[in-house]
Amino acid sequence: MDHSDGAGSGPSRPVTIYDVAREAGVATSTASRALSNPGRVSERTRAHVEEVARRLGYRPNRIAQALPSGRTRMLGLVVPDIANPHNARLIRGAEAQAAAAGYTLVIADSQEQPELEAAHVERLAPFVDGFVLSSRVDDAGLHGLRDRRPVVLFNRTLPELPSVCVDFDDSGRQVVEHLTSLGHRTVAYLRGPATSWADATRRAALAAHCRRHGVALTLLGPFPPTLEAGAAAADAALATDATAVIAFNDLLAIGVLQRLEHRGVAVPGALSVVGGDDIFGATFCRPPLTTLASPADQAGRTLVDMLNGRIDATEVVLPAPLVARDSTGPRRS
Amino acid sequence: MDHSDGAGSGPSRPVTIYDVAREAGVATSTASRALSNPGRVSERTRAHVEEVARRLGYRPNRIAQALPSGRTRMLGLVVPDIANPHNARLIRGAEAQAAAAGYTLVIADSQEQPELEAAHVERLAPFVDGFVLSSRVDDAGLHGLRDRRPVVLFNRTLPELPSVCVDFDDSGRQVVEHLTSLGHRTVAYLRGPATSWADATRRAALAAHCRRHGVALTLLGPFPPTLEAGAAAADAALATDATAVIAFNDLLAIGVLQRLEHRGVAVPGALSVVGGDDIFGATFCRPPLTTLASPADQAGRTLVDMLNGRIDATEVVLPAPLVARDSTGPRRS
DNA sequence: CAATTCACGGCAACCGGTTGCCATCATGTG
DNA sequence: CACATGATGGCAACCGGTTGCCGTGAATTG
Repeated sequence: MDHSDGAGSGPSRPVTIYDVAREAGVATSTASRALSNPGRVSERTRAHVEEVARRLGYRPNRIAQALPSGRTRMLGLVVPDIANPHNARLIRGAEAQAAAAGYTLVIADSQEQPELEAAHVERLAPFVDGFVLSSRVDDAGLHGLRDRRPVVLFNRTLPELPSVCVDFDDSGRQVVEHLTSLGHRTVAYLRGPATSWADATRRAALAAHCRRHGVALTLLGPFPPTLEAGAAAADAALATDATAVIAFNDLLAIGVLQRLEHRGVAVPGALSVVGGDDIFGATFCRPPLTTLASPADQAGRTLVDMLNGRIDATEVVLPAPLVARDSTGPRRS
Repeated sequence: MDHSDGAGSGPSRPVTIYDVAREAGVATSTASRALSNPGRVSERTRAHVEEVARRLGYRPNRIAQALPSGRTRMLGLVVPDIANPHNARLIRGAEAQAAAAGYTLVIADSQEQPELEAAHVERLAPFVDGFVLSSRVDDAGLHGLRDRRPVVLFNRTLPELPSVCVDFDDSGRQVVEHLTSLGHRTVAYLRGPATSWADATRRAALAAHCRRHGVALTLLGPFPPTLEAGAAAADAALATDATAVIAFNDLLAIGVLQRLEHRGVAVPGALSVVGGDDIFGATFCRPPLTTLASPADQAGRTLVDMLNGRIDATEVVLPAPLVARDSTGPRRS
């Protein structure tokens, strides 16, 4: 009577629904229904079974529950880089919404490697009811997955798969207009991973808006979207005649800032720098980074809602406003 | 014959081991053994069953496999703040080692809330074979969990539970000696969460070493270990006569730096600042942060090894070397 | 060549739930 | 009072694997 689990004998095999049924004097089917399908039994029986279950410390075996239905009430979220604070916001948003819907979110990190992402998905698939992917896998791979489990995509579109994307076109417009208003006419784009749909899309949007505004755009990279890669990216940018650079994301942009400082290049005096995502760090790097904010938390919530069918839109586009800080300024004379 | 899964009729029910057995002309038990207990059947049979399984595109239902054994080959990792880059390193290390041992790591974020942590553990427990916890739950809660699933702890010790901890005592010594060598005699410690064992331990170590060196130590807080809390923490520190402050972690320390700059307090000229963890950001904040590095990736690897019984030590202590950068300097005159 | 041993394959039970279908009993209705 | 109806509970099959135990036939040994 003094500890809550089993009689004090041995390692106390967990309480099953059979134990509950026997103790309550009903059939297992009745016990099952009393606990998980309450409308199906009388109130008296339900209360009784419930009381016995509580007294015995019964916990349904979730694996056994999942076997017939195939549903586990778990959702998988795979991000390309868990160390990127941007993804932390995505995770937070997704987790909150999943929890609200009674789902558990399991998170995996693919470290920018499509193979690792595929391996994670493969492993998780049997245990989750669906996936939110910030994916680096190619289209064919995603299609193959789709008929195993429902999938929704972050910052990627693919026919027949629901997605939530940042508004790359409008953010491209904003940044190009921002830079032209500061007098810039030659701009370099520091590419992200070659497998990133977001990179390809942002690149295309920039190209279009640069053309429209008579700005010369140089493409550099691809670079890994990391702080460390910023050094090479900065050097590559300095080798061009660009007076402003736009980086794939803030990680890369901050790495660029560090390298520029190290090489004695004034920002924004000699070179303006724009990042993307507005992560932790963008406010306290030197100088504070002008960047295209990404509403990752909202994206996370929306993605989970889509996966659960609470939103029937298939392509949601979220605004990515330019946040102008001190890393952009008038073109050098 | 043209697509790999089922005959083209309908949504193609997944291939079960029964299908494989029938197609191979053997009993299900034989098929099962051929695939998962190869020593038990003849090489000829094994090869044949395997070939049929491959041809049919058979994938074992992992939930069904887990039901009898209760083992899923998944491990749970719960961290207090997934947005803290320090935890990203823990995750990376743990994931690498888990993958190497054939386990899948599922990650959850408790957002510094013991209740949320408990909820995550509760939900994940049925699906994982063990937990790595960077826990904020109290001792009783952890003990209750232990007899459900194996548990190992990061930066926390508890009798009968294996753990990996940073060497708080030695790191306390290093930082106190560093500060005394710079002439500091009055130091403030900016506490982390009240529920953090690491905070309590670091605090005690600092107190001991300060006493030994004749340094006056003021305790301030507790504060949430976030950038945002740095403002209040900085203000609290400035209200004392401390010439140096040690923050619970880098997030808090960087927040302090931001506030000090905003208030026009020179670092380290007027106040020295020390952080903890050596996260992303510690190198590029202003000034670069002196901090106590934490080998979180190694901790992650070791924790998973312990959980898998590949290490039989029960208390591993990892060094946390002081990394002196520019946020500490001689005491103001 | 007969006896012993062992490799191999199969039957059936089991893991812990859920659920379709049927039996029963109480209630309402003609 | 007889009959239709609906609420309730129970039997048994099923989800998809694994495994203990047994039977069979071939290989080994005396």
